[in-house]
Amino acid sequence: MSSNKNETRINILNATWQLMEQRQGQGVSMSNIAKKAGVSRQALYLHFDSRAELMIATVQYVDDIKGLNERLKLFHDAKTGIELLEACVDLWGSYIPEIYGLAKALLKTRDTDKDTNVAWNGCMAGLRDVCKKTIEELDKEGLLSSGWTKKEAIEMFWTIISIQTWEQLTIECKWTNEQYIQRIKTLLKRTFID
Amino acid sequence: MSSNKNETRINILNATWQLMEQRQGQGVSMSNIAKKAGVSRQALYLHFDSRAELMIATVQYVDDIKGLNERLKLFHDAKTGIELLEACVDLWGSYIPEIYGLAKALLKTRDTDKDTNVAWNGCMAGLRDVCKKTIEELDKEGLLSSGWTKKEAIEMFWTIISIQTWEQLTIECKWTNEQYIQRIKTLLKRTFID
DNA sequence: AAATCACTTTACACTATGTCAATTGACATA
DNA sequence: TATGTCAATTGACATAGTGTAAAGTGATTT
Repeated sequence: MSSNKNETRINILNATWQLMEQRQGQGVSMSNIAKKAGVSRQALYLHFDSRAELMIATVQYVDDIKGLNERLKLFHDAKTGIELLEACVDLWGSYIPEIYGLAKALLKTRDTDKDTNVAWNGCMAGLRDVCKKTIEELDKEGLLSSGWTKKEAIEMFWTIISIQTWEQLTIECKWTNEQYIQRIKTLLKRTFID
Repeated sequence: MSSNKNETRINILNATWQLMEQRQGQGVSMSNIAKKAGVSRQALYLHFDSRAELMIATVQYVDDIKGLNERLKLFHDAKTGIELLEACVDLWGSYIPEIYGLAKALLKTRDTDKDTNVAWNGCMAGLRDVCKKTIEELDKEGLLSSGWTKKEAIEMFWTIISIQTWEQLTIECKWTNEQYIQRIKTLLKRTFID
C-alpha cells in the first residue's frame, strides 16, 4: 500500500483534532496525540518537524474538511450589504464552535511562534476578506455610518466577530450560540449602519 | 531590619512586573525573575508557593500601586449614563496599556490554573461593576436601546472593552490608543443608546 | 554563646519538546 | 533467496522549565 505513510499522517491529524476539541486546546502533549493516533511519539516527528508544524497542518486539514473558505466564497457574488453582514455572522458564528479547541491551541502559541502566527493569519485571510466586502458594500450603498473610515470599520468588524469575543460571550458569560449570533448582528448593524 | 523579608518580596514583585511589561508577558521564567530581583531562584519559593501565586500577587501589587479600583469608585456617584460610559472607556482604555504585559501573562495561564482564574475575575470585578452601573443608569434615563436585556447589555459592554479587544485593535491592527478610545466610545454609544 | 532568620548552594524529581541511532517487520525486486 | 527500502519502533539523551528538599552561611536577636 503506497498510502501507508499517508494513512498514518491522517491518523495523527485526526487524533490531534479530536484531542484539541475534547480538551479545548488545553493540556494536549505530543505523547497524548501519539497514543490517540496509535503510534509512537517519535513517529509524529517523522511526519511533522515540530509541535507547531503539526498544529498548523491540523488547522489546514480541518479547514479543508470543513471547507470554510469555499463557504466564505459564496458571499463574494451578489447580495446587499446588510445581507452580507448577517450571512457573515451566521456562517462564522456557527463555524467557531466547531473549531474552537484547535483555534485556542493556535492562539496560545501564536505569540511565541512566528510560523504559527503566519499560519493563523492565513486562515483568517478569508474572513477578513468577507469583512472587507461587507463594509465596502455598505459604503457603496451609502449605508455606512459617518465617523468610520473604511479601514477602521473593517478592522472593528473583524475584531467584533473574533474568536476572543465569541469565547468571552459564550464560554465566559454562558450565552447560547443563538444569542451570540443575534446580539452580534444587532451590535454590528447599529454600529455601522445609519 | 524587620522589613528585610518584606523588602525582598517587593523586589521580586517589582522584578516580575517589569519583566512582564518589558516582554509583554512572554518567555518570563522564574530564573529570569530571580536574576532581575537579585536573589536566587529558590528565594522566590520562600515568598510565593508557585509561579501562579507570584503572578496573582503581582497583579494585586500593581493594582494597589495604580489604584485602579479607587479610580473606578469615583464613578459610583453622580453623572449621567453617557458621561459614565465615556469616562469608563477613557479610564480603562488608558489603564490597559500600563498593565497589558502582566494581564497577558495571567490570561495565558487562566485556562489551566483555577486560582489564577479566580484572581483574574476578582481584578475584573471592579470593572464589571462600572459596566453594570453605566448600563443601569442608561436604562434609568430611558436611553438603553430596546432589544437588549440589562444582563446582555452589561456583558456585551464588558466584552467590548475587554483586554482581548484592545489587543486586537492596537497590537494587531496598530491603532493608536486615542483611536481605540474614540472608536470604542462610538461603537458603545451607537450600540446601546437610541 | 545560642538561636533564629533570610537567603544561598546544590541536588534532584518531573514534564515536555526535540534529536539520534540502532532495530524490526513488511514489501519490492533482481 | 538475498538485498534493499520504507515506516515505524525502542531507548537513550539534551534541554528547559517548575517545584521540592536539605545542608550551609552570615547577620541579627536574645
